[in-house]
Order: sequence, then structure tokens, then C-alpha cells
Amino acid sequence: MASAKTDTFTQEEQDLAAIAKVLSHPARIAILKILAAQNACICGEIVDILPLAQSTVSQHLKELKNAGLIKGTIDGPKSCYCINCEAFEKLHGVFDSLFTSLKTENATNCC
Amino acid sequence: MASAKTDTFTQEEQDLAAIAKVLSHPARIAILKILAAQNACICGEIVDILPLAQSTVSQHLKELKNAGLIKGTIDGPKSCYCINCEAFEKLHGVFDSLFTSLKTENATNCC
DNA sequence: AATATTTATCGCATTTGTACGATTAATCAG
DNA sequence: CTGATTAATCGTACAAATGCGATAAATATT
Repeated sequence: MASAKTDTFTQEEQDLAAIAKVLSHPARIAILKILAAQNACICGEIVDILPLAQSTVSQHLKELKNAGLIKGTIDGPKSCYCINCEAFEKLHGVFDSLFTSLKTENATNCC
Repeated sequence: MASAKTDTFTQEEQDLAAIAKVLSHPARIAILKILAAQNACICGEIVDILPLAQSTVSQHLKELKNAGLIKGTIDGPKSCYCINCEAFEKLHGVFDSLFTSLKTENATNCC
């Protein structure tokens, strides 16, 4: 075998893909926008807005929280979620450098 | 029914999610990086680098092309792909404004 | 023309994601 | 304490994504 095949993908590639996966569903984008638009945190209000069952919304919230994109606190019988600003500041930088490196125009670009 | 449930998600939410989905696999991130790193376009060379079968790589390339992220031309029996710079310039802006709007710090952020 | 090379596509198996109803657990109101 | 509200979890059904070998189509080489 003289090939240069990698055994796996790099950690950076896996991390980027994992974050993109979290953002790859309209419901999760919508939830993030709702949270960002509200000054205060919301909870079951999201269920009232989105065309999804309560259990499904709860599942999406869990994924967003697991990815660190939102924070959640328990407020009595209710759950309160909000945007994790620090996470998005970091993310912003990560995606910025990804796109910057990808869009570098080469004179030898063949297509 | 007094609820404000939306019937569907907005076009913007769907578009963003669709782009994120294309970026949500390590192999596709890796392919984009390979294409960006090479001055000239490549083709089956990608198969030699990645730990995936030829048919699988071809499938990922197809998705990237369908999404408009890469361009492809036929060069004899070989296929030649390269980054679509204009697409990434546009994407860069889209994600930039998404992250900017999401990370806006609110004083009333509760978590 | 015959053979080799390259890549796209097909068919299939397996895994992962999505959605929902039902249930559970926790808190609140009376 | 009882019943109502809220949200997480469980189980299940279905859809979509992933990966691969086999095959087909196109071009190059001899």
C-alpha cells in the first residue's frame, strides 16, 4: 500500500462537522433565533411557537444544550433556556477562519 | 386554537439548515480543505487521501456540488473539482450575520 | 479493436436522525 | 393532601444519511 490514506479525520474536522450538524435542522435554527430575540429566557413558549410536539422540542433543546450553544436552568416546574453568548463568540471565530481559508482565491483555480 | 404555532419554518431557516447539513460531515469538510489547499483541482486524488471508498467520495463530491460549494469539470476520463469561491464569500456573510445576531449579549440574559 | 483507467451511478445493508404519544418526575395552587 | 402544570425521558415508527461493492459509461493507451 503506497497510498497516503488517513486513518480517520482530524479532530478539527470532526468538531466542525459536529457543530454544523447541530445547526443542520430548521427547528434548531428557529429555537436559537427565538432565544436571541427574547430578552428573557423562554421554555414551553417555544413549543407554542414551533409546529412540533413538546417532546420533539425538548429533544432539540437537549441537543443544543449538549453542544453548549444554549444554557438551561430549572425555574420551578419550568425550564429556562438562553443563548450561550461566549459559545457563539468562539463559534463565530471558528467559522470565520474556516470560510476565510476556503474562499482564498487561487489564480490557478481551474473551474 | 389560540396558539401562535407556525405552519412551517422560514425559508431562511431552511436554507441555513441545508447548508449546515452539507458541512455536517467530516469527509466533506476534509474535501473542502483539500481542494482549498491545492492550487490545481484534484479528482481521484481525494480518494487516495481519504479513508473512504471511491463511490463514497464520489457521493460526497456530488453533495458538495449540488449545494454549489464546489465546481466540477470533466477533464478526459478524470473529473476535476475546485472550490466555488463566490459561493463561500456569500456563505461567509450569511453565517457572519447569523452569529452576530445570535451572540448579541443581553443584560437580561438569565442563565 | 482491445484493454486499462477513471468516475458516476445503482442496489443494498446499516446506522442515525426525527417525530410523536405516553409516561414519569417535579413543582405549584387550591 | 389533591389535582394541575410543566418538562424530560422512554419506546416506537419512520425517514434520511452513510458506506460499500458491483456495474456502467467515458476516455485514454497500446
